[in-house]
Amino acid sequence: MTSRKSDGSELATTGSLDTVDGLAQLSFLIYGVLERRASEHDLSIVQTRLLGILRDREPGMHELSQLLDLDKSSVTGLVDRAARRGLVKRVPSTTDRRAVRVKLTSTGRALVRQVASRFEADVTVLLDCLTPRDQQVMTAFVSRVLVAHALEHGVDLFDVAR
Amino acid sequence: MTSRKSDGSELATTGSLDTVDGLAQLSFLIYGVLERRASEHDLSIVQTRLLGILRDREPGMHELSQLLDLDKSSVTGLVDRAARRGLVKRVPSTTDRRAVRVKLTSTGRALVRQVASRFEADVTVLLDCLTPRDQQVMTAFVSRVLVAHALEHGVDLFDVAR
DNA sequence: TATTGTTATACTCTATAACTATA
DNA sequence: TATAGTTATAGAGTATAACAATA
Repeated sequence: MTSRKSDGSELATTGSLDTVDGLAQLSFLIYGVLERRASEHDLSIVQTRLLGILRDREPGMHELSQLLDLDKSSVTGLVDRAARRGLVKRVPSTTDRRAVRVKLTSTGRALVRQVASRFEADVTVLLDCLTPRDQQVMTAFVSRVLVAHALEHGVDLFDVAR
Repeated sequence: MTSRKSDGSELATTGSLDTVDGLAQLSFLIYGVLERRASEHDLSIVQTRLLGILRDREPGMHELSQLLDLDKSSVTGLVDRAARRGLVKRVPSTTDRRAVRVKLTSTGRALVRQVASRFEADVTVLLDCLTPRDQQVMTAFVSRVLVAHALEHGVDLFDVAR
């Protein structure tokens, strides 16, 4: 489960490391980058994912629980806290009197835009050490992996946003 | 912050996607893979990281808090819960009567070995769609990114294990 | 005084079970 | 009966502040 070296010396001297370890480290690096940008706005990863989802939909609570892979009762609390901060709001469904739809407020939309753009900038900087050509090649590999996984597992791409 | 598509159709049809989005999705995929394997043994990511760190050290509580990037009071609870499950134990420091060292028990060591090996197998499968040669190339890119980041930010590689 | 670690407290996040209201 | 959602409850994980013991 990734290298057991802590000072990075192995990395720096060899310039290469085990494939699985490297990918794991990269994943945690990128995950941490998002976590830090989000926390600058007092957002957790899950709150950020919630806002990300709401950028282009107005799902019900049950749909949200599926998108976030959480129990519906967890989503109740999640949306409660986001609503208390004025980031989202519940609106009654027009077709089902049991149901609500969750919408981003303008505040919430502005916030998720900021976090997203900063995160993207961070990752871009991270990739600056690769030439545009190499970035392209790497992206192709990454895409292939994601596509293969998506095809085998249906839809579950673990997207930040959904 | 990664694609806003949820059905994977864009992925599947184009076979390629934005570099930042792709990397973000891959990161969350791998993060999720570890999360699932860990949860099979009722371990959270942070508990797994704790065990991972302890595979090759016996740090004090303060050192642990730095390695995990948590407050020392958070580490107290973390180690409490792991110790309650018999995965780790506190031993008094021989040189400083204020301090303790945290050690893996044999149970904890067996557990972290299992999680690590399953996680590695998962990632290996994930990469099966790439030829060995392409895996090598991708690993080189990943290494370059990690090295560049490590050089600019000291030691913080966000390793699962530390 | 500074450092190591714990305790008290409060909040977020999560799940299970029981509940209400509507379909 | 089944579904959409909330409430009650319990526990993990986190931080801040105050504390004890040792350096």
